[in-house]
Amino acid sequence: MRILLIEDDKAIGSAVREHAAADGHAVDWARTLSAARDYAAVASYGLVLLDLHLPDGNGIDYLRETRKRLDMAPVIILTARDQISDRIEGLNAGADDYLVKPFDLGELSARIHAVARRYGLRPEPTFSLGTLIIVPAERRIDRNGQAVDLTAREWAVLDCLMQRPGAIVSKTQIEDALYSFGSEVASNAVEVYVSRLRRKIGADRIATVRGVGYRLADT
Amino acid sequence: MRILLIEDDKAIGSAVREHAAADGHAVDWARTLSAARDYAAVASYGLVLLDLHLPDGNGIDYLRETRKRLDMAPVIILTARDQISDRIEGLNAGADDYLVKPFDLGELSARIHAVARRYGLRPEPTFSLGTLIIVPAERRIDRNGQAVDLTAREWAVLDCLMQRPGAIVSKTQIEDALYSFGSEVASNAVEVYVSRLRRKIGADRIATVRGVGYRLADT
DNA sequence: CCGTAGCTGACAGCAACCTGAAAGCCTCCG
DNA sequence: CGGAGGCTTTCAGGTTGCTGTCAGCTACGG
Repeated sequence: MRILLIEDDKAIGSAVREHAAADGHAVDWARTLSAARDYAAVASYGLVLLDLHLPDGNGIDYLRETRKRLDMAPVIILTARDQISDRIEGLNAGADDYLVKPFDLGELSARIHAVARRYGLRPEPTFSLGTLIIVPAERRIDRNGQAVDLTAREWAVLDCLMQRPGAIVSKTQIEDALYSFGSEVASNAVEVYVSRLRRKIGADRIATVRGVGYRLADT
Repeated sequence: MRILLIEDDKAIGSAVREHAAADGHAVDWARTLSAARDYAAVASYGLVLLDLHLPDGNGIDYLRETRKRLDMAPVIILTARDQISDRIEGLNAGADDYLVKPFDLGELSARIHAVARRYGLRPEPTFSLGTLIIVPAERRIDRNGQAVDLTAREWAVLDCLMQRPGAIVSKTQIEDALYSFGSEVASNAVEVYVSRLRRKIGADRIATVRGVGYRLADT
C-alpha cells in the first residue's frame, strides 16, 4: 500500500517510514502541509498518517480539504497523549483513527492493516483459495498445511491483489503500491514478483489478463 | 442505528447505553457472550461494542465467529488502557476500532459516527442482463455462475455498448472507441470482435441492426 | 432469386509476458 | 571491517496468445 506520512518530527518520521517500509508499504514523507498537498496532487494514497501540529498550519485543515475529494484516503491521526480535544475534533472532521504518541510500532502495523482491510471491504479476514489459506492480518500463508514465507515485496504485490479479489489490478497500480514517489523503476519488476509469487502460492492463483493486469483467483 | 453492546460491567454498560440512546441509537445490552449470541440470532445490528473480558469467555472468540458471517456488523472493542496486546489481537481478528476504558463519552459518539459514515458509502454499479452479470468496476463478468474472460479489445467493445444499453451504437462509433485517431483500420475488425463477444457472453445479448449498428439487449 | 451486409474460422505477426541468471544492495554476524 | 546470505532490480531470450486480416460463408431485404 502507498502511504502519505505528514510529520515534521524527524525521529518519529523516520521510524514510521522505516517500519512501514519493512511491512512492504511505499511511504512518501511530507514534513509540511504544503509538501503534503504537492504529494497528494500527483499521487494517490491508500492511507494518510497525519500529525496535527505542523510548521505551516494545522493538520485539521488538511483533513477538511482532503475530505472534500472523492478519492480521499483514510486518515490516521498522530497525536500527543494530552490532546484529547484535538483527537475528538479530528475524528469528527473525518479522521478514521488515531495513534497516541509515543506509540508502539507494532500497534502502528496493526492499525495500518486494519485500515487496509477495512477499505478493501473484505468481509472475511482470511482468504481460502482452495488449499491455500491467507491471513492478511497476521501476514501468514498456509499452503497444504505448509507455511509459506513471502518477502516484503512479494507480500505487497499479493496484498494489492487481495484488495479486490476477482477484480483486475493493473500493473501500474501494483507498481504504484510497491514504490515510493521518485524512485523510478524502469523494468519489469512487477512481472518478476508475480512470477515468484506464483511459484510460492501456485501458478493458477494469479491469472494474467493480457494488456490489462493481473487478477487473484476468487475460488 | 441499532447497536449491540456486549459488556459485563454495570457502570460502563449503563453509561454507554444511556449516552448512545441520547444520540438516537437503539441499544441492546448483553452481559455475557451467550446472551450476545441470542441477541444476534434474532436481530441485525449496525454496530457491535465489544468488551473483551466477559464472564463466559473471551470477546476475541465472538469476533472470530461474527467475522465469518456475511452480514457482520462493524465492531468496536472496549479495552482497558494496559492491555495493548489484546487490542492488537482484536484489530487483527477483524475489529474495526477500539476505545480505551475509561473513555470519553464524546469520543464514543465520534467513533460511532465515524464507523457509520465508513460503512455507509460503498456503491457498486453492476449490469445484470438476465443470467449475465457484469461488474465494470472490477472488469468482471459472470455467466450462469461461470467467470468469463474477455480480452482488452472485446471488453472495449462491450464497454462501448454498455455506455447506452438498449440504444443503437454504430460500427463507426465502436471503431473510434477501439482505435486511436489516425490508425487506419481497413477491415471488419468490429464485426470480428462482436462475433467473439457473442460466443463468450451469449449470441442473443448483442443484436444486429442491419445497416445501422449494434445494440445491447437491455433485459 | 440476387445483391449486399454481416458472420466466422484460420493464420501470420507481434507485443506482452515469463523466467532464469547475474549484478547491486542491505543487514546481520563473526 | 569484511564476508555471507538474502532481497531487489535489471536484463535478455524464449514463449504465449491477442490482434487484425482475409476469404468463404450465411442471412436478410427487396
